[in-house]
Amino acid sequence: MPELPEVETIVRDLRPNVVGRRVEQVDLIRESVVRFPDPASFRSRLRARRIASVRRRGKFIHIGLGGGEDLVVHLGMTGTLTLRPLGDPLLLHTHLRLELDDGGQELRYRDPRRFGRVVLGHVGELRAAGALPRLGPEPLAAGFGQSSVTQELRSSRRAVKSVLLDQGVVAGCGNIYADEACFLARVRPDRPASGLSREQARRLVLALPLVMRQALRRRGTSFSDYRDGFGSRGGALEALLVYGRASLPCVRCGSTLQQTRVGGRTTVYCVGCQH
DNA sequence: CACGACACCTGCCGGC
DNA sequence: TGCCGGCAGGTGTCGT
Repeated sequence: MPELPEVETIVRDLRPNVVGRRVEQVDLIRESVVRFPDPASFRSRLRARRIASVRRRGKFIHIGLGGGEDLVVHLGMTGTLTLRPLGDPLLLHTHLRLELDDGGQELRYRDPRRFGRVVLGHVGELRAAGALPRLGPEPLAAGFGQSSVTQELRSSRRAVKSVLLDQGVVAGCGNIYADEACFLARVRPDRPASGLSREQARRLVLALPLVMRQALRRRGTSFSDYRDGFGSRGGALEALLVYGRASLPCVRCGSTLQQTRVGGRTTVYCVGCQH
């Protein structure tokens, strides 16, 4: 569910509210959501720690605990990480609660489908344990246009969209914004990436930060599950140009938008103006 | 290496 | 009303 703009919205919501606070109580309700380390170590390594930072890398949320240790959360398809008043009634599928000092609030991790996960440790330790994958460049970073992505695209025989969804190529791109970026760049998502002209590859690399910044301004796209750091919906759904609009007219050329499957993922594009 | 199929889960929606 | 299939913003593994 949450792609880069949704995760970034959550990080920005949480940061000013949790940095500097201490974790008073760890309530791990469903132990299986913690993939590293074991539940007992997880609880003891987290209790009484002070939160030093909240950052995003791709779709991962890193909550810095000082001493180089991070609590890392991935939201999968349906995960939410929200700040609630202490003792607020629990929603079903809440798996982890962190009671914070000073302010009467707790941080809650909820995930109905449980495709998400939580890990705790030094980044090096987590990578060695296979709990964190290597990620490609950040679309919102200053040098993204000059990054490896253009070359990666033009040297892969996979479908354009499959390359965009590869987190090792572009960190944080998911199904919605891959379709939106292809539309903006006027590139068919199902064509082999290696056949792209320099111009088309350049347009794609330009489009990714554009669609993501626009969604970020609207605080993310809420279909059903996505919620920001305070539990509210995002407003970017209304701004989507192709995703979720199959069989409606293209806003650019009026052709009927087509729905297909690329790499097993639902894909919407315009046959009239994406080539 | 690359790709499809499938697995992991729950909820929701539409059709019968 | 109720059951059933299909589908969903993600990713990891396994077999071809």
